[in-house]
Amino acid sequence: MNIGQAASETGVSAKMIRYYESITLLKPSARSDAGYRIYTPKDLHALHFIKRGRGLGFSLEQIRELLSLWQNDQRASADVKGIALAHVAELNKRITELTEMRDTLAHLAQSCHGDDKPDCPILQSLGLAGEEQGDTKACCH
Amino acid sequence: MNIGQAASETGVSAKMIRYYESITLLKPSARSDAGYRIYTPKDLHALHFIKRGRGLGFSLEQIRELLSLWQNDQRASADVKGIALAHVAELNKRITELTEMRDTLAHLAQSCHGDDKPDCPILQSLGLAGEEQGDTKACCH
DNA sequence: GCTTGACCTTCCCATCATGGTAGGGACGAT
DNA sequence: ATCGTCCCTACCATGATGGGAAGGTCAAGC
Repeated sequence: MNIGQAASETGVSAKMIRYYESITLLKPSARSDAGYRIYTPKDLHALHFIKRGRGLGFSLEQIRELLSLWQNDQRASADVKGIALAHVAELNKRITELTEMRDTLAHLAQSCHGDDKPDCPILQSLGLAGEEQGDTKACCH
Repeated sequence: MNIGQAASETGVSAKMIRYYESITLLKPSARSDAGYRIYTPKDLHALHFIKRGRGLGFSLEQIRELLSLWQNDQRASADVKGIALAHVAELNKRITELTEMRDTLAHLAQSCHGDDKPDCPILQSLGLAGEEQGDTKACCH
């Protein structure tokens, strides 16, 4: 199977398949006489794995580790779980940060008239000269 | 005031101050005879503005718009509110995505023994050959 | 056989915000 | 005069992805 078909079957773009190969996340595929990459069902399996890993927000480096555990019969599931839980913690951190941003901003937007007059608590808050607000994580009430 | 002091007073690195100038997010500052950038309190004010905007997760392009509204006495607060609400929606989208990832992954991790044996539902789920799981957004139960 | 279109190849560039580094000049204190 | 600290510009790197150019390949139809 050529790269285009592998791409459409796995949802990983041909561009990315080549890229994954270039960073040795994937072993170089077989090649036809003309130099075309040829993919086997086993190759597709690895692509699916990467695709799902990305869907869970793992970085390619984390996926590299996970792939190597996946292909290792002697792995300890504790290693996999460790990576997964570390990533859960990272996701929680990002969720917390984004939620704080959203809450602060939603609060500001709520108190903004949104009319054709210039008065705007959002700009006012962004433009505060002093330190009283600390960073934007601290909401005002 | 030199760039280093402006940086430490605003929490924006000197590197970033120069970068913001280079992309015309900031007007070029005054210069000393030797070519050193010189910052006034008004310049610091704009840097604080940018810093707070970044803290709320706005992109530099959004900050560019917000800055121009900030500096425009004839602005309509509706324009500001529009940008803010669009960004709240974007934040919500990202929060939702990350939360789905986290929930799926936490669920998988919970069902993994995390011992020295190779059996691991996390890898199993990542390695599924077929389509039954759809994308990773759909949790298994 | 020849053309055409769809596919493949490699190589380079762009994104976004930020950090790093290198090579050189400026300034202030000793 | 020298030393340490600051500043300047200019380039490179990140991470994951998309875009495009320039050229080779393949299969179908004429």
